[in-house]
Formats: sequence, structure tokens, C-alpha cells
Amino acid sequence: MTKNSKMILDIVNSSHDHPTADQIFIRAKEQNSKVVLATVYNNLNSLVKEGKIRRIAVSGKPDCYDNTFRHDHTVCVKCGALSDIMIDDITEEIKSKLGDSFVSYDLNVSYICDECREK
Amino acid sequence: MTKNSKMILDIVNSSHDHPTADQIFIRAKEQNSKVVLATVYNNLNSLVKEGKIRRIAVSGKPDCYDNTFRHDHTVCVKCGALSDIMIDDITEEIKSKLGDSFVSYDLNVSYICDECREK
DNA sequence: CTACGTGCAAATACTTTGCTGGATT
DNA sequence: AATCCAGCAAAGTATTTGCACGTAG
Repeated sequence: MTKNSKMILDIVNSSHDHPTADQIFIRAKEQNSKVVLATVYNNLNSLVKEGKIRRIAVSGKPDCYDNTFRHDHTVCVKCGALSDIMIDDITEEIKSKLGDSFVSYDLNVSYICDECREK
Repeated sequence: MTKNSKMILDIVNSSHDHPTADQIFIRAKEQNSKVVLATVYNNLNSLVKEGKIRRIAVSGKPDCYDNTFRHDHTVCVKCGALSDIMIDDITEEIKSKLGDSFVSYDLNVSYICDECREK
């Protein structure tokens, strides 16, 4: 585990706002003026592959990164804001359909956030 | 509803392989030699906005499009293959947490498909 | 005759890759 | 000395946008 890799893992784990690669890059530069965006991408890819962080795909936005604590996400259909939500774990139900080949699941809920709803 | 828009909707609804914009473009050209990729993208965006089709975001792959029949998806973590799966509808549970602002949800299950598992 | 969809080309956004040099073991 | 990571620049892929024209209401 290299210095950059550890730094990026820490940034993801200590950020609660689902940062994109670019935002992680900016935060990394505050700590290490030399890191470059490609390195951030490379490390994020490794960390995802190792299962140390989670990648969230939202169409129309760059990928976001998150810790691996079990939880789900909401996406506002108007402004794209991403938040956490906790829905009961459905791993067992999925496993009963898929068997051992199951790896994980992602649940993204579309909704209209409070700010957008006011309008 | 224009001719292109109708054609693209038909392609999505009659395809059961979750085509990307590019694949839809190729199929569209088989029917209408003049359509252009940007028009396909524009129409897909409109159709998604109108709720007539569904967009599936999978990180590392281009967005895929699907009909709006309620079902969920599996993604092979090795080869990226996308398939359908039917998990019990959890709309009610989500609504009980989110209330009326709920719009829809997407459930993507990561697993290892049979072909990749052999290796 | 007005509005809107389309073709086209170019621009933008996001992400990956190849190469080289340096750090770490 | 060998390996692997990082910096850098460039390429690659996906998607959007601006403009001008044509068609349909």
C-alpha cells in the first residue's frame, strides 16, 4: 500500500459527500502538491478492485466514490444530489435467486430532494 | 412524437439485450440510412425524460437502455455482461422511508456469470 | 411563417494508456 | 539491481452542443 493509495483511501473514507475523482484529486493536492489526476484514477481503480472502496455510477455525472459501509443511495432527478439512505439488506433474497455467484448489489433510489421540490 | 423518436423507442422496446446508444444507432441505420448518432442521443434523452424508456448506468461502460417493465439487472464483474433478474418489488419499503418524493429505484446486482466462472 | 427535429461538425467531459524516471525493497 | 508507482502528456471513448436547413403544423 503506497502513500498515494493510502491517502486516497483516507480521503474517500473521511468524505461523506460521495466525491468524484476530480474532487478527490483536489483534496489530495491539498496534502501532496505533486499528485496528478491520472494517479488518482489509477489508485481509485485499484482500491475498487481490492474492495476497499465502492464506486457509484450515476448516468450523466462522473463516477463517485464511497466507503464500503453497507448502505444505499438516493439521487435527486432534478439536481443530481447524491445522499445516503438505509434500506433493509436484501442480500439473502438475491442469493436465493443467484446462488454463490453473487458478489454485491447497488440500490439507487431516484427522488426529488427538498430544495428542488420547493420550486 | 417524431419518426426517429418512434423508431428509437421501438428499437429499445424490441431489443432484449440492453443496447447502448451506439448499438441503437446501428440498428436505426438499418431502417433509416440518414439518422445520425447525435440524433439518437438526443432522442434517447427525451425518451428517458418522458419516462418511456429506462437508462442503466454501469461504470466503465456506456449507458444502456431498456424497456420500463419492472425488473432488475445483474452485471458480471468480470466481463460486464448485463442481464435481467426479478427481485421482489421494494417500492413500498422505500416509500415508507422517503415519502412522496420517491420516483423510482434501480437495483443492480454484481455477480460472476457462468462463462467467467468456468475460468 | 414558426417551431422544432435533424444532420453535421466540433467541442466537452471523463477516463485510460504509454512512457520515463525515481523510490523502495 | 529489479520492481513497481508516480508524473506527465497524449490518446481514447462517450456524450453534448451550436448552427443552418428543411419539414410539418
